[in-house]
Amino acid sequence: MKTPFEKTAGRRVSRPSFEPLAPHELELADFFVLMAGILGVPRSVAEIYALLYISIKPLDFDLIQGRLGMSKGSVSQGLKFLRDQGMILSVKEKGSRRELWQPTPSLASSLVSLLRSQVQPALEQSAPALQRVLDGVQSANASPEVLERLARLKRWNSRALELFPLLLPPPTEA
Amino acid sequence: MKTPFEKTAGRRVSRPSFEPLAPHELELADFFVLMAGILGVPRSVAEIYALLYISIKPLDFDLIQGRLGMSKGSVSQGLKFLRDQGMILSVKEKGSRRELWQPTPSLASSLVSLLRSQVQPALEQSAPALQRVLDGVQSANASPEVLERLARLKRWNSRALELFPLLLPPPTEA
DNA sequence: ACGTACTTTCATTAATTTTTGAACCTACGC
DNA sequence: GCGTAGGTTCAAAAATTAATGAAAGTACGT
Repeated sequence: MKTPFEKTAGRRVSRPSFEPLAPHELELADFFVLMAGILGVPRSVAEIYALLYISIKPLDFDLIQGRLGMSKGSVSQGLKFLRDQGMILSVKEKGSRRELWQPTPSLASSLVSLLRSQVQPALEQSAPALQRVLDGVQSANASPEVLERLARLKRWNSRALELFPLLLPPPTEA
Repeated sequence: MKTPFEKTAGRRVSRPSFEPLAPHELELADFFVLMAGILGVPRSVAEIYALLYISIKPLDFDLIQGRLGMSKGSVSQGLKFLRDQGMILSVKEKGSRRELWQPTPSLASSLVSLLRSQVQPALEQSAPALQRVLDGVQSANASPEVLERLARLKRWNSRALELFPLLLPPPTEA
């Protein structure tokens, strides 16, 4: 561990016959990669989102793969992730079976739901665990100091759990 | 990427001649490891913190190493990290050069500062980058749609940047 | 119904992050 | 002042996570 929370650079390169990313596109990609890093989202996902975000029209699979110079697998996985998080959606031109991807209107609500998808399960599984810890401590030693610490922790945990649903009604739009 | 944000289990084991962790201690460690994972903090650090958190009295280096069954290097690094984040502090018994570690009173403010230390630098370096992206887009194509998206992004960025200092006055206690 | 354009899956490989431990400091008690 | 308890460093190993690409679906247009 140097400081935690670092990511290294390493630049991908567009496949021949696809337009390489313009400087401002690279810069936006870097921005999203940086932010994604904080949330623990891999760079390939952030790059895909950045490309869609800065594009005038919806983009298809091959173009994404070509311009970003990444593998089919990564594009597929990345699109799946973004789709599952509700961060992108697809339209289809009629007469083609190809899907065209674009960002959903509200990045804000996407981010909240992404955050929730990380934190919520942790909080839920923690609530009973913390209760067990409290029980364990009580029967073991019982320094009032430690007991108070743990009780406080548990209160936070439940408070956070209550708070989340208020932030954004789970499956719907906001 | 399966879902992102998973960590696998793998349990450490106390060195012989040190008390192995009791069930409730393990459970608290798991809780902290889980939470730390979200913030990108390694498990060893979380385990050390958990142990200090549930202990009645301050603990020394050897005891931490022994009970957690981890290497000297990890203990040293972990304590350094926690110390730098202001999450623990040490006292010394007189007549001994040994340091005894305990959590600082406010976990809350520690967490905020930890969060800040991740997010703040990213936001700062992003502000000018986003401006350059905007400039780039304007000279390149100029779909009003995309322009609006990016402008919004930039507004958020500055708003977040303004907001942070309010959350906790940078270097002091709260 | 069929063929294939398009996408997904997943075992393997590559990249990154974390842990280890032996060598190296460094300052305190004597 | 010196020896060593107490701690740090850091290169190398282990563990974890991300990316690749060939093989395997799937469903759409004909």
